[in-house]
Amino acid sequence: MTPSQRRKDITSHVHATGKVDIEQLSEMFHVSPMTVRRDLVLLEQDGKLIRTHGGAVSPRSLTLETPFISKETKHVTEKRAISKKAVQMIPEGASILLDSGTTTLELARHLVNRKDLTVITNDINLASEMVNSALHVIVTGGDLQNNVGALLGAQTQEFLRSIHVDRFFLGAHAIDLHAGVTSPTLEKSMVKKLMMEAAEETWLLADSSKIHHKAFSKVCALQDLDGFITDDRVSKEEVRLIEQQVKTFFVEGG
Amino acid sequence: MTPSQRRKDITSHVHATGKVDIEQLSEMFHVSPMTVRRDLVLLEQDGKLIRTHGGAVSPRSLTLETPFISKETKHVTEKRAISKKAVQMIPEGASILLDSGTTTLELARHLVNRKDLTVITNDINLASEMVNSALHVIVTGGDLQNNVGALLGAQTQEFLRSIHVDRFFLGAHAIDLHAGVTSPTLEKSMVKKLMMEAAEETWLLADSSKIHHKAFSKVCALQDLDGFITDDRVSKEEVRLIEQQVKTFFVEGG
DNA sequence: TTCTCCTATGTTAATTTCAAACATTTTATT
DNA sequence: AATAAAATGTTTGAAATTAACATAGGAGAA
Repeated sequence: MTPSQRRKDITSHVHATGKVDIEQLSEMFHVSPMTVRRDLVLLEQDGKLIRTHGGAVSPRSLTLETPFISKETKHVTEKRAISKKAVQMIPEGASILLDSGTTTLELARHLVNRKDLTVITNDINLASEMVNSALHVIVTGGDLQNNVGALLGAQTQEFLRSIHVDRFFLGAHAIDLHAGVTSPTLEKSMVKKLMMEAAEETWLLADSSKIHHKAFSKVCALQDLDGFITDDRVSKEEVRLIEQQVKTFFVEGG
Repeated sequence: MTPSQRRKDITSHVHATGKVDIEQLSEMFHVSPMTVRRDLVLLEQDGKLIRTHGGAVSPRSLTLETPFISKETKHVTEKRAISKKAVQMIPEGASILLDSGTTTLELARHLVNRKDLTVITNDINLASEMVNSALHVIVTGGDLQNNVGALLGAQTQEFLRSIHVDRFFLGAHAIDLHAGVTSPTLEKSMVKKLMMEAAEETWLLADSSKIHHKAFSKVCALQDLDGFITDDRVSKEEVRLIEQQVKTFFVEGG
Protein backbone atom coordinates (compact mmCIF):
# COMPACT_ATOMS: atom_id res chain seq x y z
CA MET A 1 0.00 0.00 0.00
CA THR A 2 1.38 3.35 -1.04
CA PRO A 3 1.33 6.32 1.31
CA SER A 4 -1.10 8.26 -0.86
CA GLN A 5 -3.44 5.29 -1.03
CA ARG A 6 -3.31 4.97 2.72
CA ARG A 7 -4.18 8.64 3.08
CA LYS A 8 -7.15 8.22 0.78
CA ASP A 9 -8.32 5.26 2.85
CA ILE A 10 -7.93 7.24 6.04
CA THR A 11 -9.94 10.08 4.51
CA SER A 12 -12.82 7.86 3.45
CA HIS A 13 -12.75 6.08 6.78
CA VAL A 14 -13.01 9.39 8.60
CA HIS A 15 -15.89 10.48 6.43
CA ALA A 16 -17.64 7.15 6.85
CA THR A 17 -17.39 6.88 10.61
CA GLY A 18 -17.15 10.58 11.42
CA LYS A 19 -14.38 9.94 13.90
CA VAL A 20 -11.18 7.95 14.19
CA ASP A 21 -8.38 7.57 16.67
CA ILE A 22 -4.72 7.19 15.97
CA GLU A 23 -4.22 3.89 17.78
CA GLN A 24 -7.01 2.33 15.75
CA LEU A 25 -5.61 3.62 12.43
CA SER A 26 -2.14 2.48 13.43
CA GLU A 27 -3.36 -1.11 13.85
CA MET A 28 -5.60 -0.96 10.79
CA PHE A 29 -2.79 -0.01 8.41
CA HIS A 30 0.08 -1.66 10.27
CA VAL A 31 2.07 1.52 10.60
CA SER A 32 3.36 3.38 13.62
CA PRO A 33 1.29 6.05 15.37
CA MET A 34 3.86 8.58 14.22
CA THR A 35 3.16 7.80 10.59
CA VAL A 36 -0.57 8.09 11.15
CA ARG A 37 0.05 11.41 12.85
CA ARG A 38 2.03 12.62 9.85
CA ASP A 39 -0.78 11.53 7.55
CA LEU A 40 -3.33 13.39 9.62
CA VAL A 41 -1.25 16.56 9.51
CA LEU A 42 -1.20 16.42 5.71
CA LEU A 43 -4.90 15.66 5.47
CA GLU A 44 -5.75 18.47 7.83
CA GLN A 45 -3.79 20.88 5.65
CA ASP A 46 -5.93 19.80 2.73
CA GLY A 47 -9.08 20.38 4.76
CA LYS A 48 -10.04 16.72 4.57
CA LEU A 49 -10.42 16.33 8.33
CA ILE A 50 -9.87 18.04 11.65
CA ARG A 51 -7.22 16.70 13.97
CA THR A 52 -8.33 16.19 17.57
CA HIS A 53 -6.51 14.98 20.65
CA GLY A 54 -5.71 11.39 19.83
CA GLY A 55 -7.35 11.23 16.45
CA ALA A 56 -9.41 13.17 13.95
CA VAL A 57 -13.00 13.93 12.99
CA SER A 58 -14.76 14.61 9.72
CA PRO A 59 -15.58 18.27 9.18
CA ARG A 60 -18.80 17.36 7.43
CA SER A 61 -20.27 15.31 10.24
CA LEU A 62 -20.42 18.31 12.50
CA THR A 63 -21.49 20.88 10.00
CA LEU A 64 -24.73 19.01 9.48
CA GLU A 65 -25.55 19.22 13.16
CA THR A 66 -25.07 22.94 13.39
CA PRO A 67 -27.11 24.72 10.79
CA PHE A 68 -25.91 28.27 10.95
CA ILE A 69 -28.79 30.58 10.34
CA SER A 70 -26.86 33.73 9.86
CA LYS A 71 -28.32 37.16 10.28
CA GLU A 72 -27.92 37.58 6.58
CA THR A 73 -31.02 35.49 6.06
CA LYS A 74 -33.13 37.63 8.37
CA HIS A 75 -35.46 40.26 6.97
CA VAL A 76 -34.34 39.50 3.45
CA THR A 77 -37.52 40.65 1.77
CA GLU A 78 -37.42 43.92 3.66
CA LYS A 79 -33.79 44.53 2.78
CA ARG A 80 -34.50 43.69 -0.83
CA ALA A 81 -37.41 46.10 -1.06
CA ILE A 82 -35.39 48.83 0.63
CA SER A 83 -32.39 48.45 -1.63
CA LYS A 84 -34.62 48.32 -4.72
CA LYS A 85 -36.09 51.66 -3.77
CA ALA A 86 -32.62 53.05 -3.15
CA VAL A 87 -31.33 51.95 -6.55
CA GLN A 88 -34.20 53.74 -8.29
CA MET A 89 -33.01 56.97 -6.74
CA ILE A 90 -29.47 56.80 -8.09
CA PRO A 91 -29.07 58.89 -11.27
CA GLU A 92 -26.87 57.76 -14.14
CA GLY A 93 -23.28 58.85 -13.82
CA ALA A 94 -23.40 59.31 -10.07
CA SER A 95 -20.68 58.43 -7.63
CA ILE A 96 -21.92 56.62 -4.53
CA LEU A 97 -20.43 55.39 -1.33
CA LEU A 98 -21.68 52.13 0.18
CA ASP A 99 -21.38 51.27 3.84
CA SER A 100 -20.54 47.76 4.99
CA GLY A 101 -23.50 45.55 5.86
CA THR A 102 -26.17 43.18 4.67
CA THR A 103 -28.62 45.84 3.49
CA THR A 104 -26.01 47.57 1.38
CA LEU A 105 -24.97 44.11 0.13
CA GLU A 106 -28.48 43.75 -1.26
CA LEU A 107 -28.12 47.18 -2.79
CA ALA A 108 -24.88 46.13 -4.47
CA ARG A 109 -26.65 43.10 -5.94
CA HIS A 110 -29.25 45.37 -7.48
CA LEU A 111 -26.57 47.66 -8.84
CA VAL A 112 -24.75 45.15 -11.01
CA ASN A 113 -26.97 45.78 -14.01
CA ARG A 114 -26.25 49.48 -13.95
CA LYS A 115 -23.41 51.21 -15.68
CA ASP A 116 -21.70 54.59 -15.65
CA LEU A 117 -21.67 54.54 -11.90
CA THR A 118 -18.71 54.87 -9.59
CA VAL A 119 -19.17 52.83 -6.44
CA ILE A 120 -16.87 53.11 -3.47
CA THR A 121 -17.08 50.64 -0.60
CA ASN A 122 -15.15 49.41 2.41
CA ASP A 123 -16.66 45.93 2.32
CA ILE A 124 -15.05 43.14 0.33
CA ASN A 125 -18.33 41.22 0.16
CA LEU A 126 -19.89 44.12 -1.69
CA ALA A 127 -16.84 44.41 -3.91
CA SER A 128 -17.07 40.69 -4.71
CA GLU A 129 -20.70 41.08 -5.73
CA MET A 130 -19.80 43.84 -8.15
CA VAL A 131 -16.61 42.38 -9.61
CA ASN A 132 -18.37 40.96 -12.67
CA SER A 133 -20.26 44.13 -13.44
CA ALA A 134 -19.56 47.12 -15.67
CA LEU A 135 -19.43 49.40 -12.64
CA HIS A 136 -16.37 51.36 -11.69
CA VAL A 137 -15.70 49.97 -8.23
CA ILE A 138 -13.18 51.43 -5.80
CA VAL A 139 -12.23 49.69 -2.57
CA THR A 140 -11.12 51.86 0.32
CA GLY A 141 -8.52 49.52 1.74
CA GLY A 142 -7.84 48.97 5.41
CA ASP A 143 -7.78 46.26 8.08
CA LEU A 144 -10.09 43.39 7.28
CA GLN A 145 -12.55 42.64 10.08
CA ASN A 146 -12.52 38.89 10.51
CA ASN A 147 -15.78 37.12 9.79
CA VAL A 148 -17.38 40.37 8.66
CA GLY A 149 -15.64 41.65 5.56
CA ALA A 150 -15.54 45.32 6.46
CA LEU A 151 -12.36 47.32 6.09
CA LEU A 152 -11.53 49.70 8.93
CA GLY A 153 -8.55 51.50 10.38
CA ALA A 154 -6.33 54.49 9.74
CA GLN A 155 -5.88 53.59 6.09
CA THR A 156 -9.63 53.53 5.52
CA GLN A 157 -10.06 56.86 7.27
CA GLU A 158 -7.27 58.51 5.37
CA PHE A 159 -8.77 57.46 2.07
CA LEU A 160 -12.24 58.64 3.02
CA ARG A 161 -10.86 62.06 3.86
CA SER A 162 -9.50 62.34 0.34
CA ILE A 163 -12.69 61.75 -1.65
CA HIS A 164 -15.99 63.36 -2.43
CA VAL A 165 -19.08 61.57 -3.71
CA ASP A 166 -22.67 62.39 -4.62
CA ARG A 167 -24.40 60.08 -2.19
CA PHE A 168 -23.67 57.84 0.75
CA PHE A 169 -25.87 54.89 1.69
CA LEU A 170 -25.53 54.27 5.39
CA GLY A 171 -26.38 50.95 7.00
CA ALA A 172 -27.12 50.65 10.69
CA HIS A 173 -27.52 48.03 13.39
CA ALA A 174 -29.16 50.30 15.91
CA ILE A 175 -31.54 53.19 15.38
CA ASP A 176 -33.25 55.07 18.16
CA LEU A 177 -35.81 57.74 17.46
CA HIS A 178 -34.18 60.03 20.01
CA ALA A 179 -30.54 58.90 20.17
CA GLY A 180 -30.27 58.57 16.40
CA VAL A 181 -27.95 56.10 14.67
CA THR A 182 -25.40 54.28 16.85
CA SER A 183 -22.83 51.56 16.19
CA PRO A 184 -21.06 49.04 18.43
CA THR A 185 -17.54 50.45 18.18
CA LEU A 186 -15.88 53.84 18.00
CA GLU A 187 -13.94 52.67 15.00
CA LYS A 188 -17.05 51.86 13.00
CA SER A 189 -18.87 55.05 13.83
CA MET A 190 -15.75 57.05 13.00
CA VAL A 191 -15.66 55.53 9.53
CA LYS A 192 -19.38 56.12 9.05
CA LYS A 193 -18.98 59.77 10.09
CA LEU A 194 -16.16 60.25 7.62
CA MET A 195 -18.29 58.70 4.92
CA MET A 196 -21.02 61.20 5.69
CA GLU A 197 -18.55 64.04 5.40
CA ALA A 198 -17.32 62.73 2.08
CA ALA A 199 -20.81 62.71 0.61
CA GLU A 200 -23.13 65.41 -0.64
CA GLU A 201 -26.13 63.48 0.70
CA THR A 202 -26.50 60.65 3.18
CA TRP A 203 -29.33 58.15 3.04
CA LEU A 204 -29.97 55.65 5.81
CA LEU A 205 -31.03 52.15 4.75
CA ALA A 206 -32.32 49.86 7.47
CA ASP A 207 -35.21 47.49 8.01
CA SER A 208 -37.59 48.39 10.81
CA SER A 209 -36.25 45.72 13.18
CA LYS A 210 -33.28 47.99 13.78
CA ILE A 211 -35.47 50.67 15.33
CA HIS A 212 -35.51 51.01 19.12
CA HIS A 213 -31.99 49.71 19.56
CA LYS A 214 -29.08 51.63 20.93
CA ALA A 215 -25.40 50.80 20.58
CA PHE A 216 -22.28 52.25 22.10
CA SER A 217 -21.04 54.93 19.78
CA LYS A 218 -23.10 57.63 18.13
CA VAL A 219 -22.91 58.09 14.38
CA CYS A 220 -25.42 60.86 13.83
CA ALA A 221 -28.89 62.14 14.66
CA LEU A 222 -31.79 61.39 12.35
CA GLN A 223 -31.92 65.10 11.56
CA ASP A 224 -28.42 64.91 10.11
CA LEU A 225 -29.62 62.56 7.39
CA ASP A 226 -30.92 63.57 4.00
CA GLY A 227 -33.19 60.56 3.76
CA PHE A 228 -34.21 57.25 5.31
CA ILE A 229 -35.58 54.17 3.58
CA THR A 230 -37.16 51.46 5.72
CA ASP A 231 -40.06 49.01 5.58
CA ASP A 232 -43.64 49.64 6.63
CA ARG A 233 -43.67 47.48 9.75
CA VAL A 234 -43.76 50.45 12.03
CA SER A 235 -46.56 51.92 14.11
CA LYS A 236 -48.30 55.18 13.22
CA GLU A 237 -46.74 56.85 16.21
CA GLU A 238 -43.28 55.79 15.03
CA VAL A 239 -44.00 57.03 11.53
CA ARG A 240 -44.94 60.41 12.95
CA LEU A 241 -41.79 60.58 15.11
CA ILE A 242 -39.53 59.59 12.25
CA GLU A 243 -41.09 61.84 9.61
CA GLN A 244 -40.74 64.94 11.71
CA GLN A 245 -37.00 64.32 11.79
CA VAL A 246 -36.10 63.04 8.33
CA LYS A 247 -37.60 62.57 4.88
CA THR A 248 -38.54 58.90 4.84
CA PHE A 249 -39.82 56.23 2.47
CA PHE A 250 -41.67 53.28 4.00
CA VAL A 251 -41.47 50.52 1.42
CA GLU A 252 -43.69 47.49 1.41
CA GLY A 253 -41.63 44.55 2.64
CA GLY A 254 -43.27 41.17 3.06
CA MET B 1 -19.67 36.92 34.27
CA THR B 2 -21.79 33.80 34.57
CA PRO B 3 -20.56 30.44 33.26
CA SER B 4 -23.25 30.29 30.59
CA GLN B 5 -22.41 33.79 29.42
CA ARG B 6 -18.76 32.84 29.21
CA ARG B 7 -19.65 29.81 27.11
CA LYS B 8 -21.64 31.99 24.75
CA ASP B 9 -18.72 34.34 24.44
CA ILE B 10 -16.36 31.47 23.79
CA THR B 11 -18.71 30.19 21.09
CA SER B 12 -18.92 33.49 19.29
CA HIS B 13 -15.19 33.97 19.60
CA VAL B 14 -14.57 30.59 18.02
CA HIS B 15 -16.91 31.40 15.19
CA ALA B 16 -15.38 34.82 14.70
CA THR B 17 -11.78 33.73 14.54
CA GLY B 18 -12.30 30.16 13.35
CA LYS B 19 -9.83 28.85 15.86
CA VAL B 20 -8.89 29.39 19.49
CA ASP B 21 -6.45 27.95 21.95
CA ILE B 22 -7.02 27.23 25.57
CA GLU B 23 -4.22 29.39 26.93
CA GLN B 24 -5.63 32.37 25.08
CA LEU B 25 -9.19 31.79 26.35
CA SER B 26 -7.88 31.25 29.85
CA GLU B 27 -6.28 34.68 29.84
CA MET B 28 -9.20 36.31 28.08
CA PHE B 29 -11.78 35.24 30.67
CA HIS B 30 -9.48 35.09 33.68
CA VAL B 31 -10.23 31.48 34.45
CA SER B 32 -8.00 28.44 34.68
CA PRO B 33 -7.21 26.29 31.64
CA MET B 34 -9.15 23.49 33.33
CA THR B 35 -12.32 25.57 33.40
CA VAL B 36 -11.90 26.45 29.74
CA ARG B 37 -11.40 22.78 29.00
CA ARG B 38 -14.62 21.92 30.79
CA ASP B 39 -16.44 24.60 28.81
CA LEU B 40 -15.10 23.25 25.55
CA VAL B 41 -16.28 19.74 26.42
CA LEU B 42 -19.80 21.06 26.95
CA LEU B 43 -19.75 23.14 23.79
CA GLU B 44 -18.45 20.21 21.76
CA GLN B 45 -21.35 18.10 23.01
CA ASP B 46 -23.68 20.79 21.73
CA GLY B 47 -21.94 20.73 18.35
CA LYS B 48 -20.91 24.35 18.72
CA LEU B 49 -17.25 23.64 18.08
CA ILE B 50 -14.70 20.89 17.61
CA ARG B 51 -12.08 20.36 20.25
CA THR B 52 -8.53 20.05 19.00
CA HIS B 53 -5.22 19.49 20.74
CA GLY B 54 -4.76 22.65 22.75
CA GLY B 55 -7.93 24.42 21.73
CA ALA B 56 -10.91 24.24 19.42
CA VAL B 57 -12.00 25.16 15.91
CA SER B 58 -15.24 26.31 14.39
CA PRO B 59 -16.97 23.63 12.32
CA ARG B 60 -18.00 26.36 9.94
CA SER B 61 -14.46 27.41 9.10
CA LEU B 62 -13.86 24.17 7.30
CA THR B 63 -16.96 24.12 5.17
CA LEU B 64 -15.73 27.25 3.48
CA GLU B 65 -12.45 25.66 2.53
CA THR B 66 -14.01 23.05 0.26
CA PRO B 67 -11.02 22.14 -1.87
CA PHE B 68 -13.33 20.24 -4.20
CA ILE B 69 -14.94 23.01 -6.18
CA SER B 70 -12.07 24.84 -7.86
CA LYS B 71 -11.88 22.77 -11.02
CA GLU B 72 -12.36 25.76 -13.25
CA THR B 73 -8.76 26.80 -13.24
CA LYS B 74 -5.96 24.87 -14.85
CA HIS B 75 -3.02 23.22 -13.13
CA VAL B 76 -4.79 23.10 -9.79
CA THR B 77 -2.67 20.33 -8.36
CA GLU B 78 0.53 22.11 -9.33
CA LYS B 79 -0.65 25.36 -7.82
CA ARG B 80 -1.69 23.57 -4.68
CA ALA B 81 1.66 21.86 -4.30
CA ILE B 82 3.49 25.11 -4.95
CA SER B 83 1.47 27.08 -2.43
CA LYS B 84 1.81 24.31 0.12
CA LYS B 85 5.55 24.52 -0.16
CA ALA B 86 5.40 28.28 0.14
CA VAL B 87 3.28 28.15 3.28
CA GLN B 88 5.81 25.88 4.94
CA MET B 89 8.43 28.54 4.48
CA ILE B 90 6.53 31.28 6.27
CA PRO B 91 7.67 31.66 9.87
CA GLU B 92 5.22 32.44 12.65
CA GLY B 93 4.76 36.15 13.20
CA ALA B 94 5.80 37.16 9.72
CA SER B 95 4.23 39.84 7.58
CA ILE B 96 3.67 38.82 4.00
CA LEU B 97 2.43 40.45 0.85
CA LEU B 98 0.34 38.44 -1.59
CA ASP B 99 0.04 39.28 -5.24
CA SER B 100 -3.22 38.92 -7.08
CA GLY B 101 -3.75 35.64 -8.93
CA THR B 102 -4.87 32.03 -8.78
CA THR B 103 -1.65 30.62 -7.38
CA THR B 104 -1.61 33.10 -4.54
CA LEU B 105 -5.31 32.35 -4.06
CA GLU B 106 -4.34 28.77 -3.38
CA LEU B 107 -1.69 30.06 -1.01
CA ALA B 108 -4.31 32.08 0.86
CA ARG B 109 -6.45 28.96 1.22
CA HIS B 110 -3.56 27.16 2.83
CA LEU B 111 -2.91 30.10 5.13
CA VAL B 112 -6.30 30.16 6.85
CA ASN B 113 -5.24 27.69 9.52
CA ARG B 114 -2.27 29.82 10.49
CA LYS B 115 -2.26 32.60 13.02
CA ASP B 116 0.00 35.44 14.12
CA LEU B 117 0.54 36.38 10.50
CA THR B 118 -0.09 39.72 8.88
CA VAL B 119 -1.20 39.28 5.29
CA ILE B 120 -1.47 42.19 2.90
CA THR B 121 -3.12 41.75 -0.46
CA ASN B 122 -4.56 43.72 -3.35
CA ASP B 123 -6.99 40.99 -4.38
CA ILE B 124 -10.48 40.83 -2.91
CA ASN B 125 -10.79 37.13 -3.75
CA LEU B 126 -7.83 36.41 -1.51
CA ALA B 127 -9.25 38.67 1.16
CA SER B 128 -12.56 36.80 0.97
CA GLU B 129 -10.79 33.50 1.45
CA MET B 130 -9.13 34.75 4.60
CA VAL B 131 -12.06 36.63 6.13
CA ASN B 132 -13.01 33.73 8.39
CA SER B 133 -9.49 33.12 9.62
CA ALA B 134 -7.52 34.34 12.60
CA LEU B 135 -5.09 36.14 10.32
CA HIS B 136 -4.55 39.86 10.37
CA VAL B 137 -5.52 40.79 6.84
CA ILE B 138 -4.95 44.19 5.30
CA VAL B 139 -6.40 45.16 1.93
CA THR B 140 -4.48 47.72 -0.09
CA GLY B 141 -7.46 49.47 -1.63
CA GLY B 142 -7.67 50.76 -5.16
CA ASP B 143 -9.66 50.44 -8.35
CA LEU B 144 -11.32 47.06 -8.71
CA GLN B 145 -10.43 45.29 -11.95
CA ASN B 146 -13.67 43.94 -13.35
CA ASN B 147 -13.88 40.16 -13.73
CA VAL B 148 -10.55 39.75 -11.94
CA GLY B 149 -10.71 41.03 -8.39
CA ALA B 150 -7.36 42.79 -8.29
CA LEU B 151 -7.04 46.30 -6.92
CA LEU B 152 -4.83 48.67 -8.91
CA GLY B 153 -4.31 52.39 -9.40
CA ALA B 154 -2.78 55.37 -7.69
CA GLN B 155 -4.33 54.51 -4.36
CA THR B 156 -2.83 51.01 -4.42
CA GLN B 157 0.57 52.38 -5.34
CA GLU B 158 0.51 55.03 -2.66
CA PHE B 159 -0.29 52.45 -0.01
CA LEU B 160 2.43 50.08 -1.18
CA ARG B 161 4.99 52.87 -0.91
CA SER B 162 4.07 53.29 2.75
CA ILE B 163 4.63 49.73 3.97
CA HIS B 164 7.40 47.23 4.59
CA VAL B 165 6.94 43.47 4.90
CA ASP B 166 9.08 40.39 5.41
CA ARG B 167 8.18 38.56 2.24
CA PHE B 168 6.34 39.07 -1.03
CA PHE B 169 4.86 36.20 -2.99
CA LEU B 170 4.76 37.18 -6.63
CA GLY B 171 2.47 35.52 -9.11
CA ALA B 172 3.14 35.66 -12.84
CA HIS B 173 1.46 34.94 -16.14
CA ALA B 174 4.59 34.97 -18.21
CA ILE B 175 8.10 33.86 -17.35
CA ASP B 176 10.96 33.75 -19.78
CA LEU B 177 14.33 32.36 -18.84
CA HIS B 178 16.06 35.32 -20.46
CA ALA B 179 13.50 38.14 -20.34
CA GLY B 180 12.43 37.34 -16.77
CA VAL B 181 8.97 38.02 -15.40
CA THR B 182 6.61 40.11 -17.52
CA SER B 183 2.98 41.17 -17.18
CA PRO B 184 0.33 42.31 -19.68
CA THR B 185 -0.05 45.93 -18.56
CA LEU B 186 2.17 48.69 -17.30
CA GLU B 187 -0.18 49.24 -14.41
CA LYS B 188 0.15 45.67 -13.19
CA SER B 189 3.90 45.49 -13.45
CA MET B 190 4.16 48.84 -11.69
CA VAL B 191 2.22 47.46 -8.73
CA LYS B 192 4.29 44.29 -8.70
CA LYS B 193 7.50 46.31 -8.72
CA LEU B 194 6.30 48.38 -5.80
CA MET B 195 5.44 45.22 -3.95
CA MET B 196 8.97 43.97 -4.48
CA GLU B 197 10.35 47.19 -3.10
CA ALA B 198 8.13 46.94 -0.06
CA ALA B 199 9.41 43.47 0.80
CA GLU B 200 12.60 42.15 2.32
CA GLU B 201 12.42 39.08 0.08
CA THR B 202 10.48 38.26 -3.07
CA TRP B 203 9.48 34.73 -3.99
CA LEU B 204 7.99 33.87 -7.35
CA LEU B 205 5.19 31.30 -7.38
CA ALA B 206 4.17 29.91 -10.75
CA ASP B 207 3.44 26.56 -12.29
CA SER B 208 5.76 25.47 -15.08
CA SER B 209 3.20 26.19 -17.82
CA LYS B 210 4.00 29.86 -17.40
CA ILE B 211 7.58 29.36 -18.53
CA HIS B 212 8.55 30.39 -22.08
CA HIS B 213 5.94 33.12 -22.30
CA LYS B 214 6.56 36.80 -22.68
CA ALA B 215 4.18 39.67 -21.98
CA PHE B 216 4.34 43.38 -22.62
CA SER B 217 5.76 44.96 -19.51
CA LYS B 218 8.77 43.78 -17.57
CA VAL B 219 8.48 43.20 -13.85
CA CYS B 220 11.95 41.90 -13.02
CA ALA B 221 14.71 39.53 -14.01
CA LEU B 222 14.94 36.11 -12.42
CA GLN B 223 18.15 37.24 -10.74
CA ASP B 224 16.21 39.92 -8.87
CA LEU B 225 14.21 37.27 -7.06
CA ASP B 226 15.14 35.67 -3.76
CA GLY B 227 13.42 32.43 -4.64
CA PHE B 228 11.19 30.60 -7.08
CA ILE B 229 8.78 27.76 -6.43
CA THR B 230 7.42 25.83 -9.39
CA ASP B 231 6.51 22.27 -10.27
CA ASP B 232 8.80 19.59 -11.63
CA ARG B 233 7.41 19.46 -15.17
CA VAL B 234 10.46 21.10 -16.59
CA SER B 235 13.33 19.70 -18.62
CA LYS B 236 16.81 19.29 -17.23
CA GLU B 237 18.10 22.01 -19.42
CA GLU B 238 15.45 24.36 -18.06
CA VAL B 239 16.27 23.37 -14.52
CA ARG B 240 19.90 24.23 -15.15
CA LEU B 241 19.05 27.59 -16.72
CA ILE B 242 16.70 28.50 -13.90
CA GLU B 243 18.93 27.37 -11.08
CA GLN B 244 21.88 29.39 -12.22
CA GLN B 245 19.71 32.48 -11.93
CA VAL B 246 17.64 31.94 -8.80
CA LYS B 247 17.30 29.58 -5.85
CA THR B 248 14.45 27.30 -6.89
CA PHE B 249 12.25 24.55 -5.49
CA PHE B 250 10.68 22.14 -7.96
CA VAL B 251 7.72 20.60 -6.17
CA GLU B 252 5.93 17.48 -7.26
CA GLY B 253 2.67 18.42 -8.90
CA GLY B 254 1.00 15.49 -10.53
C1' DT C 1 -28.75 34.65 60.39
C1' DT C 2 -26.57 30.11 60.18
C1' DC C 3 -26.31 25.77 58.25
C1' DT C 4 -26.18 22.67 54.52
C1' DC C 5 -26.07 21.34 49.84
C1' DC C 6 -24.75 22.00 45.31
C1' DT C 7 -22.43 24.08 41.59
C1' DA C 8 -18.39 26.11 39.81
C1' DT C 9 -13.67 26.48 39.95
C1' DG C 10 -8.85 25.71 41.10
C1' DT C 11 -4.97 22.47 42.07
C1' DT C 12 -2.22 18.55 41.73
C1' DA C 13 -0.45 14.32 39.90
C1' DA C 14 -0.51 10.62 36.63
C1' DT C 15 -1.37 9.41 31.97
C1' DT C 16 -1.52 10.18 27.29
C1' DT C 17 -0.48 12.50 23.28
C1' DC C 18 2.31 15.39 20.58
C1' DA C 19 6.35 16.99 18.15
C1' DA C 20 11.18 17.25 17.10
C1' DA C 21 15.36 15.00 16.09
C1' DC C 22 17.72 11.30 14.58
C1' DA C 23 18.19 6.49 12.66
C1' DT C 24 16.69 3.15 9.51
C1' DT C 25 14.45 1.24 5.72
C1' DT C 26 12.45 1.49 1.31
C1' DT C 27 11.90 3.40 -3.18
C1' DA C 28 13.28 5.89 -7.17
C1' DT C 29 16.90 7.73 -10.28
C1' DT C 30 21.03 8.02 -12.81
C1' DA D 1 25.52 -0.47 -8.56
C1' DA D 2 25.60 3.89 -6.51
C1' DT D 3 23.33 7.65 -4.97
C1' DA D 4 19.73 10.48 -3.62
C1' DA D 5 15.23 11.05 -2.00
C1' DA D 6 11.22 9.65 0.40
C1' DA D 7 8.92 7.16 3.88
C1' DT D 8 8.84 5.15 8.18
C1' DG D 9 10.29 3.87 12.79
C1' DT D 10 12.39 5.10 17.34
C1' DT D 11 13.59 7.84 21.02
C1' DT D 12 12.97 11.61 24.01
C1' DG D 13 11.31 15.79 26.16
C1' DA D 14 7.54 18.94 26.16
C1' DA D 15 2.74 19.77 26.27
C1' DA D 16 -1.99 18.67 26.82
C1' DT D 17 -5.43 15.85 28.78
C1' DT D 18 -7.80 13.53 32.31
C1' DA D 19 -9.08 12.19 36.86
C1' DA D 20 -9.23 12.96 41.54
C1' DC D 21 -9.43 15.85 45.25
C1' DA D 22 -9.76 20.49 47.54
C1' DT D 23 -11.80 24.95 47.94
C1' DA D 24 -14.85 28.85 47.23
C1' DG D 25 -19.37 30.92 46.69
C1' DG D 26 -24.33 31.04 46.36
C1' DA D 27 -29.21 29.41 46.94
C1' DG D 28 -32.46 27.82 49.86
C1' DA D 29 -34.32 25.98 54.43
C1' DA D 30 -34.67 25.88 59.38
